[in-house]
Amino acid sequence: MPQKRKKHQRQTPGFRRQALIDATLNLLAEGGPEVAKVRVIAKKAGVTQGLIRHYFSTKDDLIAAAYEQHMTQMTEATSAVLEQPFRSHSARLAGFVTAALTPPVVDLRNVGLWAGFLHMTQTDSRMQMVHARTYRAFRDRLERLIVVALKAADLPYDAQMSRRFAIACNGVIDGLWLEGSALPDGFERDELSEIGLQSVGAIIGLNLNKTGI
Amino acid sequence: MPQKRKKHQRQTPGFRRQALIDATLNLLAEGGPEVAKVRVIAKKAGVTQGLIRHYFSTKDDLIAAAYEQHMTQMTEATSAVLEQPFRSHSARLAGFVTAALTPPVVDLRNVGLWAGFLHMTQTDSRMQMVHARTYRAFRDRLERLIVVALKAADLPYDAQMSRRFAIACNGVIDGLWLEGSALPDGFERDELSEIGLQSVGAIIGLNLNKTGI
DNA sequence: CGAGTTATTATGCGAACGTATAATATTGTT
DNA sequence: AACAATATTATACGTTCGCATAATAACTCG
Repeated sequence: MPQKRKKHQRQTPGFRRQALIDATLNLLAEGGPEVAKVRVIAKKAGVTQGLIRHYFSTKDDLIAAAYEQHMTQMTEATSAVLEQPFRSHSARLAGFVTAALTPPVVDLRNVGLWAGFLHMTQTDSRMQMVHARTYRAFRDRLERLIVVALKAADLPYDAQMSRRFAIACNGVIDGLWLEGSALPDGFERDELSEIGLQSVGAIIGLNLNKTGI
Repeated sequence: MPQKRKKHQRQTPGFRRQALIDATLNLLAEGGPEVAKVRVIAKKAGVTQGLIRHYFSTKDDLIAAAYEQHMTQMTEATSAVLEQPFRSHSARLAGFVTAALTPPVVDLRNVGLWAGFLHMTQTDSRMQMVHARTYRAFRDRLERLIVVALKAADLPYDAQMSRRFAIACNGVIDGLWLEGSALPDGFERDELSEIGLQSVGAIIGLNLNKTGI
């Protein structure tokens, strides 16, 4: 008895790889590692499970590729705002903080991914490196922005101060990001970024709220 | 051929239940849901897997019981400090913040558990209720402490202000808790709680740092 | 239009999963 | 010391897991 085979179109390797990565990220975000099984991923990507092995030598490979892409995208989403010109260094810092506390960075999906990846980053050495690199990049960028803003405002600072400021502000941003993403209806429009600006400003001793662009 | 059976001691139901819950929490904290399989849990608890079904009608039941206990314990660990007398209402608030940013609340294990439970709290309705209840209890308690401290300092406040203060302070605390737990070597002793006190104080307009007890 | 390349599907395999059930060891009671 | 109660182990069942392999469809290029 001849077997019926599903009709399909050939796609470029890049297309299929991306579809598989997207499916993986969506499943991880919504249901965590328990839900991201190879058969489910393949189905969500619109292919059969065998194709995963054709593009990734193992499931862990697919997961790692998905993590790498996600972190890169998150970093870019926050940093893109710095490309534009600002009226002042304070406004530049404010723009960065606002970007980190506004969609698409603030998103329930991202919290789900963060939680889903956490244990892997503590176990898998590959992911550990990606994690450390991304975290430090964000905090260092924040510290540089703070230092420049303090300097422009003729406020005194030293290495220890700026480090602690960066840690504290990073904590505020992370915490608000967490709350804003997990409780999307718990805040009014722009309330989250306003609280963030006020808090970061209070910590480093600068008024960031109405600095405009 | 007669089967050899392992020798064992009978234990009280409470003892076994607790051992199974502890094993579940430890595994979830270290490896996430992927690692917390029934056979692994049973082995870590020092029993065979069949016993799980004797004390919990299903694996999800065991997970839910473990979550309930963990959240209760976290809440108690933070609130216990409020039992003692304080010199002022500001000191009372400061004590609460400090407790939330000090071990045993600040602990890598707790972050692991938080991440491991996240997707379940978004899916399972039982866990959703426990989660919402615990989160609101913490934030409401924080808001009451803030209001009392502001009142005692003759500072003006209204409902919207105190709500936003509580959200912002909760965000700071969550974020610092996250960083301090995930990067235990990233901070000097008491650095985390000092940053927390300074930030919370800056947000609500009160100096909390050297209020003593 | 025919041959070669490879993207894709279909199918199978051993291990591990959660759960169910029967057998047995341990303890308290009389 | 025998018995009842139940805590605990041992084993089995059906399903799903990640991974492997072979068959086949779809496209490229002469």
